[in-house]
Amino acid sequence: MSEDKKQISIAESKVMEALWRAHPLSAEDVMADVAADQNWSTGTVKSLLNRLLSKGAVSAQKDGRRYLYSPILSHDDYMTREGQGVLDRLFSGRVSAMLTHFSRHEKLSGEDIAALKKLIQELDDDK
Amino acid sequence: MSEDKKQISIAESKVMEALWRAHPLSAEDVMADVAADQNWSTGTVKSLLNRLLSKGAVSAQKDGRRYLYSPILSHDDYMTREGQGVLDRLFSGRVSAMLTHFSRHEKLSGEDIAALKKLIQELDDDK
DNA sequence: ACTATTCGTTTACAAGTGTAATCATTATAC
DNA sequence: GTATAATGATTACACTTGTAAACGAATAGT
Repeated sequence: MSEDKKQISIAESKVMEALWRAHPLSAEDVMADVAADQNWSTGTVKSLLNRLLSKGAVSAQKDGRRYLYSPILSHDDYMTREGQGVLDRLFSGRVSAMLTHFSRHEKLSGEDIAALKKLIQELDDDK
Repeated sequence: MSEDKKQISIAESKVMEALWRAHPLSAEDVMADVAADQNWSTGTVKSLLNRLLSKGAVSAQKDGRRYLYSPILSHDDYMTREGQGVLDRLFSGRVSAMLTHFSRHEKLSGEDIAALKKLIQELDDDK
Protein backbone atom coordinates (compact mmCIF):
# COMPACT_ATOMS: atom_id res chain seq x y z
CA MET A 1 0.00 0.00 0.00
CA SER A 2 1.26 3.43 -0.90
CA GLU A 3 2.18 5.58 2.05
CA ASP A 4 0.67 8.92 1.20
CA LYS A 5 1.71 11.14 4.04
CA LYS A 6 -0.10 14.17 2.70
CA GLN A 7 -1.76 16.22 5.34
CA ILE A 8 -5.56 16.44 5.38
CA SER A 9 -6.80 19.88 6.40
CA ILE A 10 -9.72 20.45 8.69
CA ALA A 11 -12.10 21.54 5.96
CA GLU A 12 -11.04 18.54 3.94
CA SER A 13 -11.68 16.26 6.86
CA LYS A 14 -15.30 17.39 6.93
CA VAL A 15 -15.64 16.07 3.43
CA MET A 16 -13.92 12.86 4.42
CA GLU A 17 -16.36 12.45 7.29
CA ALA A 18 -19.21 12.51 4.84
CA LEU A 19 -17.52 9.90 2.69
CA TRP A 20 -16.77 7.70 5.66
CA ARG A 21 -20.41 7.80 6.68
CA ALA A 22 -21.48 6.67 3.22
CA HIS A 23 -19.89 6.17 -0.15
CA PRO A 24 -19.64 6.52 -3.00
CA LEU A 25 -21.11 9.99 -3.01
CA SER A 26 -21.47 12.64 -5.68
CA ALA A 27 -20.29 16.18 -4.95
CA GLU A 28 -23.92 17.08 -4.43
CA ASP A 29 -24.37 14.27 -1.92
CA VAL A 30 -21.40 15.53 -0.02
CA MET A 31 -22.88 19.02 -0.10
CA ALA A 32 -26.11 17.70 1.37
CA ASP A 33 -24.34 15.76 4.09
CA VAL A 34 -22.13 18.61 5.07
CA ALA A 35 -24.66 21.40 4.75
CA ALA A 36 -25.82 21.08 8.34
CA ASP A 37 -22.44 22.14 9.71
CA GLN A 38 -20.75 24.06 6.94
CA ASN A 39 -22.27 26.83 4.93
CA TRP A 40 -20.28 26.02 1.87
CA SER A 41 -20.98 26.75 -1.75
CA THR A 42 -20.79 23.92 -4.25
CA GLY A 43 -17.53 25.36 -5.53
CA THR A 44 -15.99 24.91 -2.14
CA VAL A 45 -16.96 21.29 -1.92
CA LYS A 46 -15.63 20.63 -5.42
CA SER A 47 -12.33 22.26 -4.56
CA LEU A 48 -12.00 20.20 -1.44
CA LEU A 49 -12.83 17.02 -3.30
CA ASN A 50 -10.20 17.83 -5.88
CA ARG A 51 -7.58 18.54 -3.27
CA LEU A 52 -8.41 15.25 -1.63
CA LEU A 53 -8.04 13.57 -5.00
CA SER A 54 -4.56 15.03 -5.52
CA LYS A 55 -3.64 13.96 -2.04
CA GLY A 56 -4.72 10.46 -2.85
CA ALA A 57 -7.21 10.41 0.00
CA VAL A 58 -10.24 9.74 -2.17
CA SER A 59 -10.96 8.07 -5.49
CA ALA A 60 -13.44 9.10 -8.15
CA GLN A 61 -15.36 6.95 -10.55
CA LYS A 62 -17.27 8.41 -13.43
CA ASP A 63 -21.01 8.05 -13.33
CA GLY A 64 -22.32 9.58 -16.51
CA ARG A 65 -21.98 13.32 -16.32
CA ARG A 66 -20.61 13.39 -12.82
CA TYR A 67 -18.25 11.62 -10.44
CA LEU A 68 -18.84 9.49 -7.45
CA TYR A 69 -16.23 9.74 -4.74
CA SER A 70 -15.06 7.15 -2.27
CA PRO A 71 -12.51 7.33 0.50
CA ILE A 72 -9.15 5.69 0.01
CA LEU A 73 -7.73 6.80 3.32
CA SER A 74 -9.69 4.90 5.95
CA HIS A 75 -11.24 6.58 8.92
CA ASP A 76 -9.21 4.40 11.18
CA ASP A 77 -5.95 5.30 9.48
CA TYR A 78 -6.83 8.95 9.67
CA MET A 79 -7.60 8.70 13.35
CA THR A 80 -4.36 6.90 13.94
CA ARG A 81 -2.29 9.46 12.07
CA GLU A 82 -3.92 12.51 13.53
CA GLY A 83 -4.50 11.07 16.93
CA GLN A 84 -0.89 10.08 17.34
CA GLY A 85 0.29 13.52 16.32
CA VAL A 86 -1.96 15.25 18.77
CA LEU A 87 -1.18 12.83 21.52
CA ASP A 88 2.50 13.49 21.04
CA ARG A 89 2.13 17.20 20.72
CA LEU A 90 -0.28 17.80 23.55
CA PHE A 91 0.36 15.01 25.98
CA SER A 92 3.89 13.83 25.27
CA GLY A 93 2.47 10.71 23.70
CA ARG A 94 0.96 9.48 26.94
CA VAL A 95 -2.62 8.32 26.76
CA SER A 96 -2.79 8.45 30.54
CA ALA A 97 -1.90 12.13 30.52
CA MET A 98 -4.63 12.85 28.05
CA LEU A 99 -7.16 10.86 29.95
CA THR A 100 -6.26 12.51 33.20
CA HIS A 101 -6.67 15.85 31.53
CA PHE A 102 -10.13 15.13 30.23
CA SER A 103 -11.16 13.60 33.47
CA ARG A 104 -10.02 16.59 35.42
CA HIS A 105 -12.06 18.83 33.16
CA GLU A 106 -15.17 16.75 33.55
CA LYS A 107 -15.28 15.72 29.99
CA LEU A 108 -16.02 12.13 30.84
CA SER A 109 -19.60 11.09 30.21
CA GLY A 110 -21.28 8.10 31.75
CA GLU A 111 -20.73 6.33 28.51
CA ASP A 112 -17.03 7.13 28.68
CA ILE A 113 -16.71 5.74 32.13
CA ALA A 114 -18.60 2.60 31.23
CA ALA A 115 -16.32 2.13 28.24
CA LEU A 116 -13.34 2.67 30.47
CA LYS A 117 -14.39 -0.06 32.82
CA LYS A 118 -15.15 -2.45 30.03
CA LEU A 119 -11.78 -1.73 28.53
CA ILE A 120 -9.94 -2.53 31.71
CA GLN A 121 -11.96 -5.66 32.05
CA GLU A 122 -10.86 -6.77 28.60
CA LEU A 123 -7.27 -5.87 29.20
CA ASP A 124 -7.25 -7.90 32.37
CA ASP A 125 -8.90 -10.83 30.67
CA ASP A 126 -6.43 -10.77 27.84
CA LYS A 127 -3.48 -10.90 30.07
CA MET B 1 -9.56 37.90 31.28
CA SER B 2 -9.61 38.42 27.52
CA GLU B 3 -10.62 35.40 25.53
CA ASP B 4 -8.07 35.34 22.75
CA LYS B 5 -9.21 32.61 20.47
CA LYS B 6 -6.25 32.94 18.15
CA GLN B 7 -4.93 29.68 16.86
CA ILE B 8 -1.47 28.53 17.94
CA SER B 9 0.39 26.78 15.16
CA ILE B 10 2.50 23.70 15.65
CA ALA B 11 5.80 25.52 15.35
CA GLU B 12 4.54 28.12 17.77
CA SER B 13 3.52 25.43 20.21
CA LYS B 14 7.12 24.22 20.37
CA VAL B 15 8.09 27.63 21.63
CA MET B 16 5.23 27.56 24.09
CA GLU B 17 6.44 24.21 25.37
CA ALA B 18 9.78 25.75 26.21
CA LEU B 19 8.08 28.59 28.04
CA TRP B 20 5.84 26.25 29.96
CA ARG B 21 8.82 24.25 31.09
CA ALA B 22 10.49 27.38 32.41
CA HIS B 23 9.94 31.10 32.27
CA PRO B 24 10.67 33.84 31.79
CA LEU B 25 13.09 33.02 29.01
CA SER B 26 15.04 35.12 26.55
CA ALA B 27 14.85 34.32 22.86
CA GLU B 28 18.23 32.70 23.23
CA ASP B 29 17.02 30.54 26.09
CA VAL B 30 14.15 29.38 23.94
CA MET B 31 16.59 28.63 21.15
CA ALA B 32 18.63 26.49 23.50
CA ASP B 33 15.63 24.63 24.83
CA VAL B 34 14.21 23.96 21.45
CA ALA B 35 17.45 23.20 19.64
CA ALA B 36 17.30 19.50 20.43
CA ASP B 37 14.17 18.98 18.36
CA GLN B 38 14.08 21.86 15.90
CA ASN B 39 16.89 22.97 13.72
CA TRP B 40 15.79 26.54 13.73
CA SER B 41 17.75 29.70 13.14
CA THR B 42 17.50 32.49 15.66
CA GLY B 43 15.39 34.44 13.19
CA THR B 44 12.81 31.70 13.21
CA VAL B 45 12.50 31.70 16.97
CA LYS B 46 12.20 35.47 17.01
CA SER B 47 9.44 35.36 14.43
CA LEU B 48 7.55 32.75 16.38
CA LEU B 49 7.89 34.70 19.59
CA ASN B 50 6.56 37.79 17.89
CA ARG B 51 3.62 35.94 16.42
CA LEU B 52 2.85 34.56 19.85
CA LEU B 53 3.02 38.09 21.19
CA SER B 54 0.49 39.37 18.66
CA LYS B 55 -1.72 36.44 19.44
CA GLY B 56 -1.58 37.34 23.08
CA ALA B 57 -0.21 33.95 24.04
CA VAL B 58 2.97 35.26 25.64
CA SER B 59 4.11 38.43 27.35
CA ALA B 60 7.46 40.14 27.16
CA GLN B 61 9.23 42.16 29.78
CA LYS B 62 12.25 44.24 29.02
CA ASP B 63 15.48 43.14 30.60
CA GLY B 64 18.14 45.62 29.59
CA ARG B 65 18.98 45.10 25.95
CA ARG B 66 16.66 42.16 25.46
CA TYR B 67 13.26 40.74 26.34
CA LEU B 68 12.22 37.94 28.59
CA TYR B 69 9.13 36.05 27.55
CA SER B 70 6.53 34.32 29.67
CA PRO B 71 3.45 32.37 28.72
CA ILE B 72 0.05 33.98 29.13
CA LEU B 73 -1.87 31.09 27.71
CA SER B 74 -1.52 28.27 30.20
CA HIS B 75 -0.51 24.80 29.22
CA ASP B 76 -3.72 23.50 30.64
CA ASP B 77 -5.86 25.92 28.67
CA TYR B 78 -3.96 25.06 25.55
CA MET B 79 -4.51 21.36 26.09
CA THR B 80 -8.17 21.96 26.72
CA ARG B 81 -8.63 24.04 23.60
CA GLU B 82 -6.68 21.81 21.29
CA GLY B 83 -7.73 18.59 22.91
CA GLN B 84 -11.38 19.43 22.64
CA GLY B 85 -11.04 20.34 18.99
CA VAL B 86 -9.29 17.14 18.16
CA LEU B 87 -11.66 15.08 20.20
CA ASP B 88 -14.58 16.59 18.33
CA ARG B 89 -12.97 16.34 14.96
CA LEU B 90 -11.58 12.85 15.24
CA PHE B 91 -13.84 11.09 17.67
CA SER B 92 -17.13 12.99 17.58
CA GLY B 93 -16.30 14.41 20.97
CA ARG B 94 -16.45 11.04 22.66
CA VAL B 95 -13.55 10.22 24.95
CA SER B 96 -14.63 6.60 24.92
CA ALA B 97 -14.23 6.45 21.16
CA MET B 98 -10.76 7.84 21.42
CA LEU B 99 -9.81 5.50 24.15
CA THR B 100 -11.13 2.50 22.31
CA HIS B 101 -9.17 3.57 19.30
CA PHE B 102 -5.88 3.84 21.12
CA SER B 103 -6.51 0.64 22.95
CA ARG B 104 -7.23 -1.22 19.76
CA HIS B 105 -3.99 0.04 18.32
CA GLU B 106 -1.97 -1.02 21.28
CA LYS B 107 -1.00 2.43 22.27
CA LEU B 108 -1.71 1.80 25.92
CA SER B 109 1.37 1.40 28.04
CA GLY B 110 1.48 -0.25 31.42
CA GLU B 111 1.53 3.20 32.90
CA ASP B 112 -1.58 4.12 30.96
CA ILE B 113 -3.44 1.11 32.21
CA ALA B 114 -2.41 1.73 35.79
CA ALA B 115 -3.55 5.34 35.46
CA LEU B 116 -6.80 4.15 33.98
CA LYS B 117 -7.52 1.93 36.92
CA LYS B 118 -6.65 4.60 39.39
CA LEU B 119 -8.90 7.01 37.55
CA ILE B 120 -11.87 4.69 37.76
CA GLN B 121 -11.18 4.16 41.39
CA GLU B 122 -11.32 7.87 41.98
CA LEU B 123 -14.43 8.34 39.95
CA ASP B 124 -16.16 5.62 41.91
CA ASP B 125 -15.06 7.09 45.19
CA ASP B 126 -16.27 10.52 44.22
CA LYS B 127 -19.73 9.37 43.40
C1' DA C 1 35.17 57.39 19.57
C1' DC C 2 35.08 53.35 16.31
C1' DT C 3 33.97 48.79 15.48
C1' DA C 4 32.21 44.28 16.13
C1' DT C 5 28.60 41.88 18.28
C1' DT C 6 24.09 41.19 19.94
C1' DC C 7 19.31 41.74 19.90
C1' DG C 8 14.95 43.10 18.09
C1' DT C 9 12.05 44.72 13.99
C1' DT C 10 10.76 44.57 9.31
C1' DT C 11 10.32 42.32 5.20
C1' DA C 12 10.19 38.09 2.34
C1' DC C 13 8.57 34.23 0.17
C1' DA C 14 6.76 29.71 -1.02
C1' DA C 15 3.33 26.28 0.36
C1' DG C 16 -0.99 25.27 2.33
C1' DT C 17 -5.95 26.63 3.55
C1' DG C 18 -10.56 28.44 3.34
C1' DT C 19 -13.58 29.99 0.33
C1' DA C 20 -15.22 30.81 -3.76
C1' DA C 21 -16.11 33.00 -8.87
C1' DT C 22 -15.66 32.04 -13.49
C1' DC C 23 -15.12 29.29 -17.43
C1' DA C 24 -15.95 25.15 -20.10
C1' DT C 25 -18.45 21.22 -21.28
C1' DT C 26 -22.21 18.30 -21.61
C1' DA C 27 -26.76 16.78 -21.22
C1' DT C 28 -31.71 18.19 -21.19
C1' DA C 29 -35.96 20.46 -22.23
C1' DC C 30 -38.29 22.47 -25.38
C1' DG D 1 -31.00 21.96 -32.79
C1' DT D 2 -30.57 25.76 -29.59
C1' DA D 3 -31.07 27.70 -24.90
C1' DT D 4 -30.61 26.20 -20.34
C1' DA D 5 -29.20 23.76 -16.52
C1' DA D 6 -25.93 20.80 -14.29
C1' DT D 7 -21.27 19.59 -13.33
C1' DG D 8 -16.46 19.57 -13.38
C1' DA D 9 -12.01 22.30 -14.21
C1' DT D 10 -9.40 26.42 -13.79
C1' DT D 11 -8.22 30.43 -11.59
C1' DA D 12 -8.31 33.59 -7.70
C1' DC D 13 -7.23 35.71 -3.56
C1' DA D 14 -6.40 36.75 1.18
C1' DC D 15 -4.57 34.58 5.34
C1' DT D 16 -1.65 31.44 7.83
C1' DT D 17 2.51 28.87 8.51
C1' DG D 18 7.32 27.57 8.28
C1' DT D 19 11.41 29.43 7.66
C1' DA D 20 14.37 32.82 7.45
C1' DA D 21 17.37 37.15 5.53
C1' DA D 22 18.15 41.98 5.92
C1' DC D 23 18.20 46.00 8.38
C1' DG D 24 18.80 48.87 12.44
C1' DA D 25 19.77 50.07 17.12
C1' DA D 26 22.21 49.38 21.22
C1' DT D 27 26.16 47.72 23.67
C1' DA D 28 30.69 46.34 24.76
C1' DG D 29 35.52 45.84 23.80
C1' DT D 30 39.59 48.30 22.61
